[in-house]
Amino acid sequence: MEGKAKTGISPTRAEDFPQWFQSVVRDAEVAELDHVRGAMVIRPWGYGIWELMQRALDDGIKETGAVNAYFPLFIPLSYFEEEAKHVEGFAKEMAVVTHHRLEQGADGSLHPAAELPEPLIVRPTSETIIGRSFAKWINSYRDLPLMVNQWCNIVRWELRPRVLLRTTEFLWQEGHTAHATEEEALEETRRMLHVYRDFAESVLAIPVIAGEKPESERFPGAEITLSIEAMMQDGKALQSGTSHYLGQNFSGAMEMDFTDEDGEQKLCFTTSWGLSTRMMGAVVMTHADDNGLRVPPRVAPQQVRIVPITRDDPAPVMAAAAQLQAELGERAWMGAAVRAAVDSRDRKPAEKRWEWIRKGVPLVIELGERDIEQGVVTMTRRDDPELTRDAIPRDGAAEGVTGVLEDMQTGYFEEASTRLRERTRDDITTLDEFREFFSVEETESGGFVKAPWSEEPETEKTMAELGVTVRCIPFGEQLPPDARCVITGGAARVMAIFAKAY
RNA sequence: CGGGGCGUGGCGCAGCCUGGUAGCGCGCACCGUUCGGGUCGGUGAGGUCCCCGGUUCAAAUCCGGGCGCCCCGACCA
Repeated sequence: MEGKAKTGISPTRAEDFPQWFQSVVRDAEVAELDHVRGAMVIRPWGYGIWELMQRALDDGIKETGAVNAYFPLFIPLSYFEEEAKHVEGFAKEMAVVTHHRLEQGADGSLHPAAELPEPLIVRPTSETIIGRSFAKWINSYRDLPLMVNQWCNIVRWELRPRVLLRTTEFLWQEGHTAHATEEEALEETRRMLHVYRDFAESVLAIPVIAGEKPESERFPGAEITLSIEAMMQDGKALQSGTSHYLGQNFSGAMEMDFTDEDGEQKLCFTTSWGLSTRMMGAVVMTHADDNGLRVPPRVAPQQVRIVPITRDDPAPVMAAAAQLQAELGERAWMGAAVRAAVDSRDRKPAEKRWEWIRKGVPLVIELGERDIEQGVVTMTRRDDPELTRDAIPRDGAAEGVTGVLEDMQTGYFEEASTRLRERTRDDITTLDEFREFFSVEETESGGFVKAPWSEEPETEKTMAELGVTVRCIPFGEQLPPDARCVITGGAARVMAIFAKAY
């Protein structure tokens, strides 16, 4: 009645960021942890976002020449044992299948009955099993490069699950490539990171910092790990996609060799790269606000939701709504028809309107008798913090929508870019300043520190105390010749991005 | 694997200390009222009070055992 502004999400970001995140994910009906510890149900709205992400990223992957395939969920334990560092990195979070049959006990309860001759692990990543296939398929330099991607689920038995960010089972794509030369494999590693960066920035409107991981953060078994790092609204980093140069570590273990032009037997150089449903967590923590999710238009399952306001005779309003939907469906944006639908459910209009705002639909259009009489539609843009209702002329409304979607997509990116820029400090030069910056309360605005780093092992201790890690050594940074390490004060070797991370 | 906490209608919780046989909010259904900023009122449906055993005339409540879950730490796309 009094039209008081209230937030859709409680607590707010400022009050309790982690709780806010969980509330958004739940209230926007994106996903929920349920049934099995750490396991995630991705609800239709969330899965719709994921499908659009998949479609866009899949196109980007295929443009590089990779093709899709599928490999088994179960990996023989013996395959996994081959690469020592890989084992070391993943052993603790492995799910293992040891039996294959259930028998009913006297009390009616079921028990595993037949033990497998060799345990199977549930894939935590597929280098080993795909490598074995590659070894069979590759004989000659003419078979290279071999570039395969698979979309699948992954299991890592996480001890501290967090919806979307760290779940026991998650969905991803993993690409695996084999090359004749080191140079080619390195180039592929970099190329894929750029595919991820373009995807994050242009499709998800999430600006990222691309760079190389320090040794301590490398993928188990990799020579080089590259990543894109995004900054969440609380200033923490979220690793959002990784591309690994594996050298000959896996080709050696899996016997991926080939006969080269010169007749010599040589080992392949391989890469792998992946991006997961964790990226949906990045979308939430980058774009959502205190009224709920805000989905970038390119991945919004519904870009326009039409809420009819009906009274005595709903027919004319419903007809007008259907007409508007049809007009919107004829417009194209980013190579696809505008996704618009009338919400004709038996609910109160206000309830529907707030539901779509909470879910982050870019545009909610209300349409009632009054609008029809006045020749307008009432539009709410999700990127407007006030959620103002604007009456816009009915004529040209559909044409105008594509421009608004474009505007919102770039607006979300700009907003996040500004945050990344303003909260990446490059003026911190001493350990005292460094400590102070990272000692602020969790709810205070943290951020990244870009500073020279010596790469000395002793710096790890200081970082651990502060809960900070080197997120990456960003590409294209010049290190001044006399640069001093921000932690040791000694000679610096690289420019690094320091941050707290998810 | 260490340290805390909790298991009561779909969800969130109170009741337990001081035993007497179950209640609140949300949600859900129906009626009316509202309906264009997220109404209001009424009615109603829905529960093995985690499981097993014990004490007692009587146990959600006390005692013993078991199971499950959550939070904090080490690991992590």
